[in-house]
Amino acid sequence: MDYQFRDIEKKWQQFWAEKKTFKVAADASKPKYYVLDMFPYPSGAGLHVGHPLGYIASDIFSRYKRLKGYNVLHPMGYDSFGLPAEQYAIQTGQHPAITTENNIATYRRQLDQIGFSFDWSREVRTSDPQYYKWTQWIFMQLFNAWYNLETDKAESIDTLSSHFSQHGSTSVKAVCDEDVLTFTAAQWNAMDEADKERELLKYRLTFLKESTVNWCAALGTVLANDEVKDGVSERGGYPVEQKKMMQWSMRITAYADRLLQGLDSIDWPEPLKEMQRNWIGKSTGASVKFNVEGSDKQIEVFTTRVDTIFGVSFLVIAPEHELVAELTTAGQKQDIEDYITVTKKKSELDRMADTKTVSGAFTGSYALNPLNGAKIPVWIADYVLAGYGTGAVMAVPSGDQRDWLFAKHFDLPIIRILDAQQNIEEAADSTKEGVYVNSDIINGLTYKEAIATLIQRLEELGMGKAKIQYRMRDAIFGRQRYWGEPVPVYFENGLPRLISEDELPLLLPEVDKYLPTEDGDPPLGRAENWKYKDTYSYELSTMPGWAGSSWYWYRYMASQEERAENAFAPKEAIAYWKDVDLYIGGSEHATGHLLYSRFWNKFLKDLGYVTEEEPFKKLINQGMIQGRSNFVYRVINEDGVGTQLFVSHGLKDQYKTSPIHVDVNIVDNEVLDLEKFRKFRPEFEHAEFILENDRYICGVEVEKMSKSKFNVVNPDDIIERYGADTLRLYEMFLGPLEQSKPWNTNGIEGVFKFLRKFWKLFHNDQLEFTVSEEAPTRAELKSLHKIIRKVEEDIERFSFNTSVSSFMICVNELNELKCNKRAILESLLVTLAPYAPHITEELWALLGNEAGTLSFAAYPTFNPDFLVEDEFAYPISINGKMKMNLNIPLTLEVPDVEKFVLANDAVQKLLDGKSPKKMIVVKGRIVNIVL
RNA sequence: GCUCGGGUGGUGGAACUGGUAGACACGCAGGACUUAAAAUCCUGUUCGCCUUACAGCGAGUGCGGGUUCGAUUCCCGCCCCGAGUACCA
Repeated sequence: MDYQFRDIEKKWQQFWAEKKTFKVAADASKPKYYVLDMFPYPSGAGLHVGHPLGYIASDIFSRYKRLKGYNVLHPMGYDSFGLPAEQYAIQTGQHPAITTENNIATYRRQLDQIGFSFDWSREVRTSDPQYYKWTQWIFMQLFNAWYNLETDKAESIDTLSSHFSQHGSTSVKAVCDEDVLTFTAAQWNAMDEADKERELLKYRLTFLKESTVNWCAALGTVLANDEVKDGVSERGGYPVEQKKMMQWSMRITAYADRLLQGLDSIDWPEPLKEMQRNWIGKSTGASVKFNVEGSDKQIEVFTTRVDTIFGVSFLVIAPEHELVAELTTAGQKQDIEDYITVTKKKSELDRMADTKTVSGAFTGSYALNPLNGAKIPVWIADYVLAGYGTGAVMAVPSGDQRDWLFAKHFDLPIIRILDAQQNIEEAADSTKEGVYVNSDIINGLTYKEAIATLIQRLEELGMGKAKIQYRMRDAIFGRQRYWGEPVPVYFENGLPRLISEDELPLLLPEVDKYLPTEDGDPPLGRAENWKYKDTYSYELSTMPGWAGSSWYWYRYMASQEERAENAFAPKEAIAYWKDVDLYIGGSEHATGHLLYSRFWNKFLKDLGYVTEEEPFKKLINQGMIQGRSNFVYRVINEDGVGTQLFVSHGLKDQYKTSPIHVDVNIVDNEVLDLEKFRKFRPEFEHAEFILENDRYICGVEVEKMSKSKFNVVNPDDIIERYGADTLRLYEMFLGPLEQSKPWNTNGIEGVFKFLRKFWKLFHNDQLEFTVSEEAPTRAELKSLHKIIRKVEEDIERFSFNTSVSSFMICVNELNELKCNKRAILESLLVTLAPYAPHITEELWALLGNEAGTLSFAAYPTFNPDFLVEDEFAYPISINGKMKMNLNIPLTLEVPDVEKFVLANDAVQKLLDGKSPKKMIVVKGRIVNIVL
């Protein structure tokens, strides 16, 4: 029979599903391996050809690991809470649960067609109450915890309140709000419950905090910063105002240092780790207080260069700084107000366009250097950000370029502080070399000595201390949306209380419309009679998109049967599967999902629920698949109106044309199908063409894949035409997994042909299945063992494209050798099985093996003996230029190779009578003759 | 601006620790089979020069230098493309 991919693929997909081939269970007799894909949000558009790229790679890896004897956990699920379903609900009134359900069905159908070896019995959906029950449960654990800096981990809030009742607030080292109270044990015990609760909230790992949000009344929602452009919403262009509201927050900053340290222990792409490092933004320095002349106020600054403190010639505070009004003298009032007005306008425009301009205003006040009492003017300027550090900096023009520019512009002094500083009249010099000058107590000291001396002095004076500053902020956790997890909290006298654990899950209530209420409450405010114990108001915001995805890999560890148990995953399962060995997904989640997941994981570990400090040991980013748009060129007539004439790409410059997107599915290798084009849109029905070489060649451009650009390629179409095995191989063949690349089907024929050739190795010319039991020849064994080794090496370094090429080479070689020997083909088949599971299952069965056992067959053992050569065609180069090849026995050692080469006539001819100055011989590699 | 990727034929890409640049595939050209087409198979295909041909010569991995017997690979400087980030004190 010929290669009937449609029948074969359907048959085996059904087989795997019915026999539950890929259902796994913890098995202590086998080493575990956990391969995870970032689960998709099931959008209405379905899968396009870019989605499965990572899934195919992880599936190949999973199947390979099974062949290598591992017990492989390879699950899939859906991140099914999210905005598009809600947006659709607002427009159509359809419940997002229904939309989501339908979309999931489409995704599942599409995924099944590709032949993945997922254990679907472990599927998760974040919007499933049985799943979000545990998302809510984790929220409750966070609420019931504080971060003890003494033990450097999260602990139950009970240990904190018992500490308070025994020792008061002194000696507590915690990550907490800034406005915590100081009290004795007696004072604590005398407080009423509400006050205690209020105080504890300042320590909890999830807590209420007043935050400023981008409120869009027209859309009835809060927008993320990147959804706001030029002060209006990106979608729709509605006005956006800053609104203060109480929001749930997560104290991720408590974990800042562990999140940073942990990066060194995991095998992730360096750019990704770098992004997380920058996001966390740790800087080590000192905070220093400056007294204000004629005032009891102090200005606190953060600096990473406290050693430059004697070079400070002015302070700069952010225009939004709380002391601005107080520090402004009557004479400067106008200047300051004008400046603030300008700044405000500027931030509404594009502030980033303006990083070079120096601007600022003098407040009229002076601060005093805490170490030498020097009088330094206080300025405001928008280059100081209110949100970072203390919103105030000490300016050292000789060492910092921004300060230097500012000093030059406003004619402020530039003080030299290190003898190694050069040309400070032309630019700042931030060196730490040399010894200090003009620097009072640190004169003559080096950088290291100076820092220690100054910190000690500042601490003695009570005017400063060493400090570590992070850029990362606590994460806002509330969303004013409907389609998300309800927060398991109700309010009693304005104080948040958790519902009890046995009341979980707190179900998402029904609402009449998915819009905010008239008073601006989130959609949950519309739910009727939705009260805790019929009395107390529930929290009306829902959790953000990242909540459900911050722990889902643990839920997969629980089998279907175990999910009824009262835990997010059974202890034994967590002890067995531990962590994710390989995680594949896009780099766009670098500072969102991947950071929050690490945070929750560390928290769960602190409480003893999980065993590993880091959840994802190894991570690979798959590149994005971009769209590849095709264009036709419509000729424009003298009046500038489009005609019915279209000119081929190569001739378009001879005409006045306008490019029009054309559906990539009616273009093959840039050649337009003219008939299909006439049917593409009614207006093209009578289209005429100017051809080149009898064909219409389309133009090409790489753009995002989107419907409007007619460049979306659906995997279903590819599977229909070539089959899933071809799709799998082709997506890998396209190039390195981690590289972004445009999708084009130009090479897919080659992959399909390869599979047919592979099929034909097992068949005679009449396409009858025939394999020989003869012993293989040396050449055949060599070909086989080359591929055995190559595929092993390639898979381990995620170089899937090169193994596909190598398979092609191997099949070409065996074809040449007319090899149909079982001993060779059966082993080759196993190596190919992870890439093309359907065709190999079929042939495996035809070879007489028990159906379905291929998935757990043994990967063939590489034997290097078969690759040993006794001769090598040495490239002979002269002065590094390759001239010829010469077969030389590999038994010859270097001096003999030299003799052998020089004895050769052709070599002598190349030497042209000259005698070599030198000869380089690398055994088994190269001969280079230097003349 | 900073940080990180990346620039190799007409195209996607290969070349593992410096050692035959362009594997494999697409496309293209020519040929075989066929009444014809599709499918399949074979040959050629980096560029330039030279030659009837066999062959030969030269250049060549973004650009300019360097190290080396030898550089796509290492070093220095520059250009271009992509991603992230945005005055972080």
